[in-house]
Amino acid sequence: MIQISYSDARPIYEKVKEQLRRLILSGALPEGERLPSVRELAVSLTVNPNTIQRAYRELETEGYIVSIPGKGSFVTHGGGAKAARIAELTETLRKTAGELESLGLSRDEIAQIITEENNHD
Amino acid sequence: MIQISYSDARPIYEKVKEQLRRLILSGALPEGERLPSVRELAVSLTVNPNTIQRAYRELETEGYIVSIPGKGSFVTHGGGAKAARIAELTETLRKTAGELESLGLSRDEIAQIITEENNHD
DNA sequence: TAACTGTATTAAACGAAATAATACAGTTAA
DNA sequence: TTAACTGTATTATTTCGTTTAATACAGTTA
Repeated sequence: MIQISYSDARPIYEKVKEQLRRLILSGALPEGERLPSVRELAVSLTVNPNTIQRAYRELETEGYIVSIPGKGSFVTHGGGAKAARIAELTETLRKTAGELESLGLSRDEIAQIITEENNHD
Repeated sequence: MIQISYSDARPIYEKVKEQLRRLILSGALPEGERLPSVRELAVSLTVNPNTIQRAYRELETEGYIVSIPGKGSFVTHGGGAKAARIAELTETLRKTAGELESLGLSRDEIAQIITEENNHD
């Protein structure tokens, strides 16, 4: 379900967060779906439970999941989280485009990078 | 000339690098310009000389400056560095746009974010 | 009741970043 | 030539965030 890349220097809890966020936003983990328990996922990733606990806690703060003591952690409907993520990405897009513009590219040239075919991973 | 933000958790040497890169690519520091010496900048930022040394070493590796023992560090013509930076930013742009697309925005909508007026910082 | 949930806390280990203190060789100007 | 500057290198120490570790507690479920 999740795997952590070692060629990536970021903290483990960040990688777990990102992968879960991706699964939730893509719909692979639908609303109401139960996530593996903190201990389960920790064993499966050979990682300390506290590390998973931190990832879950932050995902809950950001509105992606809700954790219920005794029951488990569940995917929320994610409406707010999705909107927030789009806002984040839009901001990143603007900043990146702004720097490209300051390096001499026109806005149309930059927009074209996106419109082109065979893009996006 | 340079100041380091404390509301930014990244390493000091990274912030110094980024600001110098920006000054060089924008032309504020023209080709041939001499940078402050390692010790000077360290004093001016109240930071350890080794930290500045690291920033300068990496900037040299990336082609932005050249350091000459006994003389100082100087801005290069930066052609290669500029092209490399554009490639970096283009990649970031594509990835960001790709994720926005997977969240339901069309490529045209994304391109429009860039074309819009009143953007870019 | 037993085994599972999330949560909380404290201590220790680890590693990257940063500091500190030197040292050395080349350059430059008095 | 000497003094003061330059970049560079090295080693030790400190600091701090991440991670591990070991527990503990309360709620849920079969």
